Order: sequence, then structure tokens, then C-alpha cells
Amino acid sequence: MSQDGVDLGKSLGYLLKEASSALRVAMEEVLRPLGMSVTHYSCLELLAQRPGLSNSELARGAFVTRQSMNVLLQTLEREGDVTRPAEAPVGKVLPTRLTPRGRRKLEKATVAVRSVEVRMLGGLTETEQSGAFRILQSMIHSLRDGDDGA
Amino acid sequence: MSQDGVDLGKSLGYLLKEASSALRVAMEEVLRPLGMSVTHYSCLELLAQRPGLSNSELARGAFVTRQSMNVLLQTLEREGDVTRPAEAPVGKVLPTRLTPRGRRKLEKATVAVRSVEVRMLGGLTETEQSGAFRILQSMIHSLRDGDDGA
DNA sequence: CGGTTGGTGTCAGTTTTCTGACACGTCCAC
DNA sequence: GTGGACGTGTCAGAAAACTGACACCAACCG
Repeated sequence: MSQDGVDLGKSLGYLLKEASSALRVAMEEVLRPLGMSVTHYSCLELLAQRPGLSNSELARGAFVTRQSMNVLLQTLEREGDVTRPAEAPVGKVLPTRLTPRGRRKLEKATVAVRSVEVRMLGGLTETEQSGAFRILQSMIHSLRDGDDGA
Repeated sequence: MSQDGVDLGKSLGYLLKEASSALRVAMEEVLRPLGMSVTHYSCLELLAQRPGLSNSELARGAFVTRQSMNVLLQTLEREGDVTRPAEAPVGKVLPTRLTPRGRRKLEKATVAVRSVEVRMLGGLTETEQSGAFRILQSMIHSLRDGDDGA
């Protein structure tokens, strides 16, 4: 219906959003059978790579607010995938850790997610992939520079 | 606090999400003074480039559901930024168009958004930009291929 | 012609995420 | 030590998005 690509596709910003959306959709698709959402998975993956992360740190890593991450953590804790001490060892920070159960869940999810990433990079050469790496990092850096900076 | 980059940054998927998030934040920042959200802007921009788009088509273009786009369109219509015929010329499709008022609003927003995009691409050469273009399109294509396909 | 498929607008309810605000703890400068 | 800036966990309410479902229309094919 209508045309398909006029000149929306000329904007790298739009393309970035489109790619991110496609990635999210693809991840949701493979994660759904496992009963996990993308944020769900992100949280577990974060925890596996950096055990003891706080709620706020997890939120930043998953690009959601502390409040959102907190409700997720409560669910994960109730389901027995993560553990948080009842008392803060220092300050108010409650370091979160994966339980063996959470780790097992994550392993399955990681396989699924990795397959998506592999598919995403299918048509790209090694050189293009490292190019993409540098380019994306440059974009992020440039975007954040001006946020608070000037 | 904690470390800063362990090996999250090694995943292109994560980097893509990070870049997209940074872009969204930056856009929200410049759009907020204009009283517009990102979806808001996307809708207007879409309409400017392809007048007469239907609600469903706009939804797909802005990566939201028909239902979400519909409530947005109702707001835009109430504010006088877009027009939809009361009766469908053919079928049930209601072609939407920008009003002069909507067009003026969009112009201001476009300036703001373009500045963000320029900033984002600041550290990139022309060659890198076209590389990014190809790479992102390849990712989108590869991601969508497997969705329904095999 | 009748049936099926695909697309659309819309109603309703739910879920998720966000914004705003509070109290508390740490850290550093003074 | 004392003050302020900063970061954190949490409560409460609001906004945004989603899922599910319905009726309708167009196009195609037997």
C-alpha cells in the first residue's frame, strides 16, 4: 500500500530507530516462549556480567527508570531468580545477585538472544561489524556530550 | 561507581539499544520545550513526507500499535494539527493530512531534531555515515527475514 | 456468485513505564 | 565537625503503550 520508501530512509536517526525496533521485536519473539521480556533478560544478563549491581545501576544499564527496574526486581525476587539482602550492607544500596535458578533461566535466554544477534549480523563482514561498533560508539558519545555539557 | 564497561559493550545488540536510547533521550530533550513527544513528532514528519497516510500506516511508520497511534491522532486532530475526513472515501481508511498549523509546528520541531542528528553524526566522516547507512539497513533486513520466513 | 483472506478503525481493559516526591546515607569541601 | 551535593530505595499517582476482540470493507479465487 502507498509507497514503501520515500525519503524517511534517508535519515540515519530513523534508520537507527527502525533497527532498534526490529531488534526488539525479534528478541521479544524468541524470549516469549521462555516467558521473559527484553527488560527481564537485560536485567539478568547485566547481573551475570556484574554481580552485586544495585537497582539503580541495573536501571541505567537496561535504559529504564529506577522505579521500573524496582518492580521488575520484585517480580524476579518473588520468582526466585535473584536475591537481595534484607538489610543494606552499606548505605541504602541493596546489591542484587543471580540465584542458580536465575542463572539457568538466563542460559536458555542467552542462547535464544545470541541467535538473534547472529542473524542480525548475518549479512555483514567482520570489517563491517567492527565498523558498526565504532560508529555506534561514536554516535552515543556525540549524543551524550551535548546533553548536559554545553 | 562499580566498573564502567566490562563486556556489555562487546555486543552490537546492546550498543544498538544504547544508541537508540541516547537518541531518544536527546530528541525528547529538544522536543519538550515545543510540547511534543517523539512519537508526536514522528507522526507529523511521516505525514509531511507522505500526505494521506492512514492511521495504521502511521502506526507502522512510528513503530507503535494502531491503537496507540489512534489516541495520538485524536489529540492532534483536537489541537488542529491534522485533519481526517469524517467519512471514509473508500473502505474504512481515513486518510490523514497536516493542517497549516501542524505544518508550522513540524517545521520548528524539524529544526530541533535535525540539530540532534547533526550532533549525533558529528564525529563521523561522510564515508562512515554511508557505511552506517548500509550496515543498519542490512541489520534490519536480516532481522526481518527470519521473522516470518523460516 | 459465495467464501476466504488480509487490512482497517475502534472499543475495552490491562500492563508497563514514567514523573514527582520523600527520607535516608555517603562523600567531600570547608 | 558541619554543610551541601550526590546517589539510593521507595511510595503514590498519572501517562503511555500494549493485548484482545469486534465489525466492517476490499480483493481475490473457486
